Amino acid sequence: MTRKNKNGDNHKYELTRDRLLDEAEELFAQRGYHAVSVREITKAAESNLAAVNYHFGNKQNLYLEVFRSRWLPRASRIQQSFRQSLKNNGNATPNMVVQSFARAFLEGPMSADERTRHLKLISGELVQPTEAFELVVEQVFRPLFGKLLEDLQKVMPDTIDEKQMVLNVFSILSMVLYFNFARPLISSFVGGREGNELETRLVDHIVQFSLNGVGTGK
Amino acid sequence: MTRKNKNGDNHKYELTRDRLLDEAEELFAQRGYHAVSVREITKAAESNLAAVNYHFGNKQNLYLEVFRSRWLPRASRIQQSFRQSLKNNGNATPNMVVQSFARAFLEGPMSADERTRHLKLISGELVQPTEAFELVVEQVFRPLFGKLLEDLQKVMPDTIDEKQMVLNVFSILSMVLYFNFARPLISSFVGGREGNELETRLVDHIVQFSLNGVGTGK
DNA sequence: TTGACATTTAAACGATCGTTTAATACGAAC
DNA sequence: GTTCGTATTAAACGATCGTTTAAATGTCAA
Repeated sequence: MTRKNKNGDNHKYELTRDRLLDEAEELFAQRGYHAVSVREITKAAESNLAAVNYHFGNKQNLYLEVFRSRWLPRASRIQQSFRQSLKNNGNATPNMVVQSFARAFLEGPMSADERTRHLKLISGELVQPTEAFELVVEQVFRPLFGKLLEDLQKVMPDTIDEKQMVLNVFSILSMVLYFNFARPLISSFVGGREGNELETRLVDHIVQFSLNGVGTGK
Repeated sequence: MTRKNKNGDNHKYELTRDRLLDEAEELFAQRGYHAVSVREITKAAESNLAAVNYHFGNKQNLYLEVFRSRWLPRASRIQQSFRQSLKNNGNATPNMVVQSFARAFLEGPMSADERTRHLKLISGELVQPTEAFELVVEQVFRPLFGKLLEDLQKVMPDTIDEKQMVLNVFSILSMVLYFNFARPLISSFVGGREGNELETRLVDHIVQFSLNGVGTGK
């Protein structure tokens, strides 16, 4: 049930099932579904090879469960962060909506590592979609877009096309995703300064570029 | 050497080596390196299983050769298309540079299928980089950025930061890549109309969003 | 026609894959 | 202490993986 207490590991008392989900998510995010073996996952989780099949049936279902019990809740937290940010700033302007949306993904309620994991998983699904992609589209993307368009329609001049707005939102998402996995490349061009200085600059850029992009910039 | 003429296939007389590169590129682009087996590639190319190892040494080197002899030349054609477009429109403005750059990727000198293949391959490398990524960075990305910044510096007011401009270019690239593999998803939101109507709309959107984004839009 | 070299072929190699099995260990309930 | 359901373990399964081998075939100049 719990990991053998043979060392001072920080998740010593986590259930095997949870350790498998944690390690699987990290490995799948880093290298993709097919490049990671069940043996590697169970070894990282310090559990037996058969544990994956016992707790999840098979490898594919473990991958799906990572999305169900790890990715989806995190997506919910991002959305909550977005809506909270909107509420805090009383009178919503188009700029506020766009800015809150972008910042929720870039500075949301999670660590940098967790955000990287989160975005790498969905990036992999975008490039090589599996069953998990439908899950994400139906449970996250579609509801999110519904609400988002609602918000924007309230504060945007009604001369703006709804379909135009969908494309705007996708453009913002594209930058969030792209800059996440292209960060090493970007820093090799822009010059990687110390700490999170580049990080801050990227966030500012994406927000400003998005605001200009949707035509409501300063 | 040439394919057995047992049917009317359109590349009946292509060399085995070339057929392997063609089919490998298509399969790698569709499903990624690890999800495609050597047996599948050689079967698609109607050649023997050992052909990959005979002509390329091993699977990994076939993958690299796809980038060397297929991807890189195509990237060159895109750049030529970009520079030709700039030349044709005499007096370069910031808008012209941005617009030509975006359109070179979206409506460049290749078929829609070829463009999809091209962008899916590089997307895969961005999400899960291999040795091929260094190849692309050194031989395409770095020279491209050098020239591009040169061009932009000539026509942009020098109040614009160079590093700022790098981020702008990355933003444009992010949309080009993202909209390519997210097109099915987007059309399910925007509504997939007949033929290339969506295509045209996407191109217009990206160009306009980019122009606004860099702060020179109409 | 012959000899030399390039290519293709069928078969097999060892390694690793995801999955299954059957035995064992464990803990709570009685 | 015995029983029962849950969890873990070591070992093995068949399938498929990338790669290698050695023989067969094709090509073409001498």
